[in-house]
Amino acid sequence: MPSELSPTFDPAAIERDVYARWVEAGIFHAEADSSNRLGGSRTPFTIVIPPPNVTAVLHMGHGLNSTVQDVIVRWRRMSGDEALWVPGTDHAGIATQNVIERQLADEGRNRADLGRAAFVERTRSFVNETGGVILEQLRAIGCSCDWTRTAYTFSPELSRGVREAFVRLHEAGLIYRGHRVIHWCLRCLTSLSDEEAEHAEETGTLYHIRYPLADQSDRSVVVATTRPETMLGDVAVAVHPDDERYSAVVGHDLLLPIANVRIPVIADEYVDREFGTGAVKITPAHDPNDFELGLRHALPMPVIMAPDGTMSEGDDASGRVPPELRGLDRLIARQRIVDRLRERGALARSESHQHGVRHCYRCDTVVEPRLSDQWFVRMKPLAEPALAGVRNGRVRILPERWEAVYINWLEGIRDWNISRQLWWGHRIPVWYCGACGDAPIVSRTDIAECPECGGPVRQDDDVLDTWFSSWLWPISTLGWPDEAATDLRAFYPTDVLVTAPEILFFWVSRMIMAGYFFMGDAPFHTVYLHGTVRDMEHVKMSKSLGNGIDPLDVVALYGADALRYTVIAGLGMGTDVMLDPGNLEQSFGPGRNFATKLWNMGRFLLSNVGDAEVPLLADLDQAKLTRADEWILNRLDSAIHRCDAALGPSHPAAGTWSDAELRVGLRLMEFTEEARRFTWDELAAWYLESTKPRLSAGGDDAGVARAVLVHVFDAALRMLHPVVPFITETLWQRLPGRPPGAGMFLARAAWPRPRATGAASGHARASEFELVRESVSAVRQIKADYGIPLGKSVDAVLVARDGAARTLEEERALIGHLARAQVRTATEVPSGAAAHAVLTDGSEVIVPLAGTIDVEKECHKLRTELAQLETQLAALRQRLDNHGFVSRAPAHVVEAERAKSTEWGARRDQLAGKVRALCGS
RNA sequence: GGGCGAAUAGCUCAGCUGGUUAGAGCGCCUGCCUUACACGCAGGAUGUCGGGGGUUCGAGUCCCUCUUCGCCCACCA
Repeated sequence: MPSELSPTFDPAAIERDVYARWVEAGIFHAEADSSNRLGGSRTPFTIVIPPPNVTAVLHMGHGLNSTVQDVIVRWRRMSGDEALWVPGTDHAGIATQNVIERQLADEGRNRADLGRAAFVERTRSFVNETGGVILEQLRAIGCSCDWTRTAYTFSPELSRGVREAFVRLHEAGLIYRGHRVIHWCLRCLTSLSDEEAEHAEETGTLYHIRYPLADQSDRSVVVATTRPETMLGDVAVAVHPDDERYSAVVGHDLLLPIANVRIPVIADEYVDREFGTGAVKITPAHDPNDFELGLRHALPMPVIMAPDGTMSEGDDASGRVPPELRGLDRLIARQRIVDRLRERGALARSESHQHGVRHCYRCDTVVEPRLSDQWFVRMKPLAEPALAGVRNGRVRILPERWEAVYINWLEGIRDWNISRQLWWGHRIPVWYCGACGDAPIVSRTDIAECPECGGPVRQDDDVLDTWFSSWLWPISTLGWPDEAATDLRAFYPTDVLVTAPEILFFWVSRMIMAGYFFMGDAPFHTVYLHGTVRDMEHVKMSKSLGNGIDPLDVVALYGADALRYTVIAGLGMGTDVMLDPGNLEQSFGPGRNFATKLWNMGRFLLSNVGDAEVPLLADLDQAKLTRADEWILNRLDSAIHRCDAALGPSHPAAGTWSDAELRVGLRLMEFTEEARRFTWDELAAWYLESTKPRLSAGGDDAGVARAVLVHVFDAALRMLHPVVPFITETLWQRLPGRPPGAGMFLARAAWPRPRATGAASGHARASEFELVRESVSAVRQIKADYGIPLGKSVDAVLVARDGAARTLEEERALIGHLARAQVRTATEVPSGAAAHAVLTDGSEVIVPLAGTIDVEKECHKLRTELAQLETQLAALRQRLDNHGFVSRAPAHVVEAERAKSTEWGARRDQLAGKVRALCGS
């Protein structure tokens, strides 16, 4: 066939079509009825995608994340599981709202100009028109998602789940409204959870400010602060109760400069005597610690800053903010206040100071602690089962070290602020009745009037944190809160969750909590945390830094398979993937080369086998298999074993992970390398090459070679398919016995299995092929040593260890072909100069090189080898002579060492004899 | 400040409960257009396994210590 196949593979020519045929054939669709949880015959295997933001476009991080999931899902699908990969997107509250607000800003407007309803409508239509682009892009890299189940966190179905979750938690007493200091983003004008306010070390200034005693202005207490503007909200100065420096002033009043209010000096153990001056200004409304302290001491909590970060007199702050400071941004006000303090001599000193500052994870603005009313989820009760689940092996986290991080975090978990002062998101299902009072009415359905008094009600203005919908993702996408939903029963709990460690707390741990709380079980048994895509300087790839690589560019230039191969082959467990944005060829060339290699193996096979059907391996007369056949079938079995060991087990056999299972599997890099190594280094380099003379000779043996060739190549394509699905599918469909249109797909073909054990005779014959390989390598090396072109034929003589001729015809033919040599028997050993190589079994390969032999060189080579062997042998024998070793080492180790010693001894004698004969002495 | 981890070939990493002569990919050097493939083939070089100590018959592997990196969390103003 196919001379019509070009020597290089053109991915662009086939990818789109192959993908379309997969979808058309329903390859990616999972049937709930097939799940054995619903009486079907297949084990379900489910992955839910970490939903990308609905406005996202594909970047390398998605490429990595999605490829990992696809490899796993395709592996399980081929292994016979009812494999489901649920795709979808996240409405991404703050992120999406920010996109629209930027649009409005470009138009010279803001969200207030539009009003809430119009803003939400605009966002919704923007999402409808442009959202979900990334889902299209996932198809371009071959993701085998079940598109019939595409979900969206803000869809009516999932929104129902969100509301149900809120109500149930509220009924359980786990949701409450709290008046406390939270993180406030001045730019997004919303509160943030602790996780959304990211720490960063910064150098600021620590100001030491003198607060005079109210009744004794020549005495004062000096406080230290990094945020002097907050002093307007001070209500006390706190010192440690045992701090003798201040014991005299505790209970006295100070006169707060600028604001000119009297504030007391109080004692509290919270204060660290060592830090600063040992006296802390207390601003309950603008600092979380001060807030706690304010509660303990029943202090007032004046708010001196507006939501946008300008100075203003809020609750309880009347008269505190001087008119000339009102309306100023806090940082400008800070400078003014410092200036004024300095003028009055109230600034004792200022010094540079390293401290942690929190930033909004969405816009990087420095967040302000701010006193406000928010909704919170009580996390301790939710965290307990989530903690137990990981501790008892119901859930494992890979790589293992993240488990300690997870546990550490959950043990110290704090309540979750879930209300956001945004417009884009799930509105909090709480209403207030103006007539009955403040009691919130929590409802599953929208209400128009008060159920008590029939009066008008007003819905809470806030929306829920985006993660309040994401944490339901594994259950909501499968139909929850309808607990009888078919998908939920068929596919929950899911299996593996694949994501980056950055969202372990945001998302993963909360999903585990939600799974236990709402469904009574963990949402998955394995969390696979992969690394980050970085450039060659180890800087995280990002669009804004300009060091990104567009996966679609890579697909266009190198093909989707090359992209997938590159990220998987470069991905150690938990390690980062380094790619070079400045040199795509270096990064993706190897992947493309591998695809080309496969392509050419396919070309060879197809042109030598043709379209004619070949017998199945099992139908062959096993006695007709050659040593090469046995060898490659053996190597295939070994490769399958290794691939399976790298990938599995797919789930814990007993429901929870046993110690033996806990840390194994999902070694995608090792799996890929093993499949590649087998295909390239064994199948292509040795077996395929060895079949050439047999195929051209024709006859029965050519038929055997064809059958084995097809069998092994088929198996290799199966193993490689999860990583490089497009090219393997294309080649597989062209193999003999797969008529076009028969609806056969590699994507649904069975995962290869090793032959039944017991082929012991085959094993012996296979190991004889290893000697062929050694002989070939020996001849090639001699040729390279003497500068003889590989293509130039030489004579070669094989001599067994006992001096007898090795006369096996198959062996001689193979070596002759693979090493380009005329292989002769020992009786024909020429008397002239020759190059020698001693093989591991003590047998020899001799290449007569009359006239060109360099005896010096040859002797040097042999002597070096001999010396090396003797050193090693001596060390080995010393170990064996050692008492402790023989008595304490495990028997099999001792046995192996003894066998080795015998083998090396024989080889040493062989070599030594060679040296004597050739070099004298 | 609390918790966790890493240091093995030029680069990225394997090396499981201590036991063959420490491996792979990429890169590098030499030679080859050998009728599937130069996106290829053949051959080759490269590591006192971060330093020091200890346990052991035996340590890259276990323990201690030092050095250097990294990650997560955190309310010393």
